[in-house]
Amino acid sequence: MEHHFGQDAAPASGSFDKTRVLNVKPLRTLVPVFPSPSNPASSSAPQGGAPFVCVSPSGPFPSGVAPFYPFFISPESQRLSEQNAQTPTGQRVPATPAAPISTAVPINSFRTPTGATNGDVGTSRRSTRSRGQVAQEDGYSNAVIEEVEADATTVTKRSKRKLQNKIKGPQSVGSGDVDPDAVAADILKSLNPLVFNVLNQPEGSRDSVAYTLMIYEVMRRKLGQIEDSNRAANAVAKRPDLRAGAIMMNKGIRTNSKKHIGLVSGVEIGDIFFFRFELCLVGLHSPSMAGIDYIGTKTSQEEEPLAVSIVSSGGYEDDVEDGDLLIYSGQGGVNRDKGASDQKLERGNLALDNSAHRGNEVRVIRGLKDLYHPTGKVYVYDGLYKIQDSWVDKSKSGFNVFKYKLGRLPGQPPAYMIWKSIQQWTEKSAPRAGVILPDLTSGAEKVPVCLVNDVDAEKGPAYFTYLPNLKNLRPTAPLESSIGCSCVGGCQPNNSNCPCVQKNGGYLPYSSASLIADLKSVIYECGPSCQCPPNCRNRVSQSGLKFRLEVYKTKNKGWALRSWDAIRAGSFICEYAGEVIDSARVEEELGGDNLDDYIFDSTRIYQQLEVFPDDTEAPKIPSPLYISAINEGNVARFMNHSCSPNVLWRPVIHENKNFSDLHIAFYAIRHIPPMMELTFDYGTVLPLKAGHRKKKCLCESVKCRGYFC
DNA sequence: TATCTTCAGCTGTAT
DNA sequence: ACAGCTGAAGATAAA
Repeated sequence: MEHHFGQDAAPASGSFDKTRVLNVKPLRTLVPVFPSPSNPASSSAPQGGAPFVCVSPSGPFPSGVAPFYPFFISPESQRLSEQNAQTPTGQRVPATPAAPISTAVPINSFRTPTGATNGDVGTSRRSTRSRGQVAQEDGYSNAVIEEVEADATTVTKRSKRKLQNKIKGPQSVGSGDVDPDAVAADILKSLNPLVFNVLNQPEGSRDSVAYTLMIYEVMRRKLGQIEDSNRAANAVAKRPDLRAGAIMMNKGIRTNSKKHIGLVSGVEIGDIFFFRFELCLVGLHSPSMAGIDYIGTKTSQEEEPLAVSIVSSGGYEDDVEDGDLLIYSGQGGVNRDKGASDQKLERGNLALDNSAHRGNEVRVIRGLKDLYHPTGKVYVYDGLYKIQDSWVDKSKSGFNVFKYKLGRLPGQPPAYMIWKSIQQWTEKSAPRAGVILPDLTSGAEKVPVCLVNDVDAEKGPAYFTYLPNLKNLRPTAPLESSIGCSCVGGCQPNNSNCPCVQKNGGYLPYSSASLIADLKSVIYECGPSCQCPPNCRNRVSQSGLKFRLEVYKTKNKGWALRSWDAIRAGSFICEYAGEVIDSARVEEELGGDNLDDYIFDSTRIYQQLEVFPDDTEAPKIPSPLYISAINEGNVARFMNHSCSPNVLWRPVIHENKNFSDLHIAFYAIRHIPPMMELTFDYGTVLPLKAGHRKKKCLCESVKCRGYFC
């Protein structure tokens, strides 16, 4: 980090002169490259004909364009959903028989018939094609699919036995008791078959890692949600993380399953995880609990065991951590029943010893406390280390403990160091370089939002007024008439009488960790007419910013948004604040000089981020919503476009006496490490409206569509 | 095939 | 913070 802003450029807090940045033009990823419609075909494109929109999920893909998300929807389906969304009455328009059938297979085709009936598009295929037929016709055959098809409960004998024991157990009662394996099978069937093509590659890739983690996330959250709603008040919590992980292992939904020393393809240094099973499933660290992973233990060969990876979670005493150095304690010497004892030079300890002698690389995953879930941990993949030294130490209780000193190999991108830096900024033991404003919001948010420029001399983005929420909010007629809840202590997941639970399909939309449980096309939160308190689990998007965000200057994309805190997939990040305007105003603004950069337009068409299987249609909005953040807005106005975004939006409806307060909320698609830019897909206007310009996309993703508009 | 080992992750209870 | 509880994979021992 350069320090050229250190002393002179950063003004004392509170003395910032806003007039100095008054006339700075916003510079974002939005660079108009073509005047409006340069291509007549695209302006009237009857279907997804524009080159930059969507490709069929079944391919072929132009070079550089491939689906990144495990769930897809055809362009026609998107268009239909989009029409549905714009129906003023809020009634869904069924797909007419005359509607063109896509060559793409709608994701709904793979839905089990008993499933919830959202997404009416593509019905004709869904009901008539079995999975087996699809596999034949479209060439989607592969081992995983066949296994899923053959038997939903195909598991190893061992796991089957265990599952049966669980089913017989005393506590699996509940009105809607669901078999986890059946749920898992449903989820797997709802996946885009292309996912399996990626997963079946012997070598892991960025995509296979991303898919694996997303499927795990979906499975874990769904099982947790079901368990949550069925569990009696004082029952012991099951472990959806373990259950989901076991199912994934049994079905072979994993990548890099062959252990090896060194980097893991598709996993990048700096990647973060929130469960040990995630490390396991992507091939970073196989043991589900143990801290040392090693290979070469086959007794037939005389090969000595060698260490592959370690997880440093601070579980053993005397761990000293310092940036690129790590003192790691060996395993053993702790027994639940027998108490403490000397560690032995066997298993992982022996493997580490051998690796030390050979000078082998060892992957290091650092487990840190998760600020937002004090009982949980964040795992940071910190790349390759070498063991520099080892010795035997005495534990506090006087027993022998093996110690290993590991040093990080040079030349690797920073990972854990970023966490250390942020910690120093937090503790004020080191200043954040290039700070222009310590709090852009002037206290309007609960947490400060830093304004930073450590790349050039620009003093800030164009002037605007910070507004934390929506202005001119007009209640609109809801999709369904409804009433507020009367859950005095907050809505409970197992209260099927709560109208807010009912509106969300019988489940609370958020997990106990406030993560979005599965991505519905609309999220119904409690609102002004509900009697539940502000901290109700169903008001997640109403409590303002939670993460410490930072607006910062990029090298080539203008200003952007990122977070000091790690963000778990499914976390609420912020809403799109600004002034609600009507379509006439939108046209007006479009006639202006590129001011549409800060208009949120719900009627745009989005390349579907079908991350969650329950979501097979576009976001469903009772009426079109336009929000202008040109003059007033919040952090959301700084989020840039990307064709491989890590954030998505969903409409959130707050219950308000038979009317709806409509908001746009942003959620993390994946786990987002600190200081990584937050981006979402701006979507596409079809047909192109007069005055609209195509913009060249600078997202630099390998999946980049090239343009957006 | 059964047993053993293991730096998990909850949830509830006492500070 | 802390304790108590249940876990699943993979190595290893036993059969």
